[in-house]
Amino acid sequence: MLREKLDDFYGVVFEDELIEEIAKVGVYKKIEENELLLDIGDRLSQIPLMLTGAIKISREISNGDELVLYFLERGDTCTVSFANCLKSSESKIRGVAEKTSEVVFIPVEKMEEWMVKYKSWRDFVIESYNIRLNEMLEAIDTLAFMKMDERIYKYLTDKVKIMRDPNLNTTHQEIAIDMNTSRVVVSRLLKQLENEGKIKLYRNKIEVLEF
Amino acid sequence: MLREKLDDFYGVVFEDELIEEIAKVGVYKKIEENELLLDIGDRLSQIPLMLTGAIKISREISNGDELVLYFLERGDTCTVSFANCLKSSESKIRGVAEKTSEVVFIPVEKMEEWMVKYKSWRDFVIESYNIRLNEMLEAIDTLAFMKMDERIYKYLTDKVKIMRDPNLNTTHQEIAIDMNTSRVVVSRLLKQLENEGKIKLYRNKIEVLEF
DNA sequence: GATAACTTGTAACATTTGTTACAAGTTGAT
DNA sequence: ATCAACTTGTAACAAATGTTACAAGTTATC
Repeated sequence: MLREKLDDFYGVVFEDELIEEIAKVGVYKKIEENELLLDIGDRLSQIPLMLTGAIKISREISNGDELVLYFLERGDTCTVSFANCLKSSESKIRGVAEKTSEVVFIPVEKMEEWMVKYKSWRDFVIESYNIRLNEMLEAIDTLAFMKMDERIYKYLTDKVKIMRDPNLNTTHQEIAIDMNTSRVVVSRLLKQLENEGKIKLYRNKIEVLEF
Repeated sequence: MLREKLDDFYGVVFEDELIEEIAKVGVYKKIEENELLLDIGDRLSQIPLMLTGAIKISREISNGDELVLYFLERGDTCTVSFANCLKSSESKIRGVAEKTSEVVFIPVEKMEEWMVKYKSWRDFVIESYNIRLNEMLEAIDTLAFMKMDERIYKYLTDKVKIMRDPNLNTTHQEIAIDMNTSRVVVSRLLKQLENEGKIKLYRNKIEVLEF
């Protein structure tokens, strides 16, 4: 069963032989919605490969301020974990399942071994790092160049794409935490977006009309 | 001479044999202050390894808004270039020499080859990516959690460390561009920092008193 | 040495974002 | 059915940041 899922989600990128190895040493795990996969300060000894679902990656600093960075989806891996694993250093980010997700954990030793053995693994690692750097750049662009109303709208449309559902079950408070701002500001700007005809507001739910 | 510099700056991280190879295929280049090393949209076919100096890495979007992300120093490499090289995609960042710098360019093909051949190269690549991701995280923290006066002060102290000189030859306008804000705001907050006794302002020069 | 371009300081004001407070509706638990 | 906790809306105000305008000093150039 794991073998099938690996074929489905990684069959295009990895050689058969590598898929075989992953199926052999990888540990399948199902993660429930809102379950914490990786917290700040954690040390990982396994690298997660996403099969299905979505993981919300966020940053928090000592005073409690928090910010969502990006989401991991099928075919993604948590590159930040690579180096944390290899150097056994502490994670600087948090990963929480946004919806029920499936993950395969790979022991670190294999990562090194496969780097020598499989070109497709080397490519995957480099490509993953690249994707992550680009996500980070996008997060920086958003913070540096966009106003709060645009940021909120981007957050909503991004989430719609990740969740594959134009109806988001979330509260204004949750959004405020994810964007490191206050609930009042979020309510104000959401109302503005509703007046502009871009979204519709309900209790515990936001419908995104254009995305 | 290149061989000596490589020994100095990379002797600890790379095997002799690899240093030898770098010396053989690497192309040494001296970059003058303010020279453009890599612009947004450029395609690279060579990976730069820093020997000496400092490169300012920044981001610019279509409307002209700009933001400095971090600085590259000796022993650093531009990880963002890796994937750009490998996939021959367009650079999303700009690199300008903050002071006269020395760089060795490595052809892309070697990068792939050395990934298989040298453990120290694999470690270097992963470690470089990791450093860069952490720099990005720091940039995000700065943008998301710090106020403009703190950001400016951090910019100044960071630059003092990079330049190894508490006297920065810069104008308020330059700082404003680097931080994507306006000159008036920078002047205002610099004056405030001066009143707090943290810096001293001169024409075309800022002396950082604590760092 | 006259002129233009650059640099800094500052005032006045606008806009954006954050904070506090409170009202009213909804939901869930007992 | 009652109560507490949660959710949303909104007003009033505060703080941070951005904008426009102008004055005065400095520097480079011709």
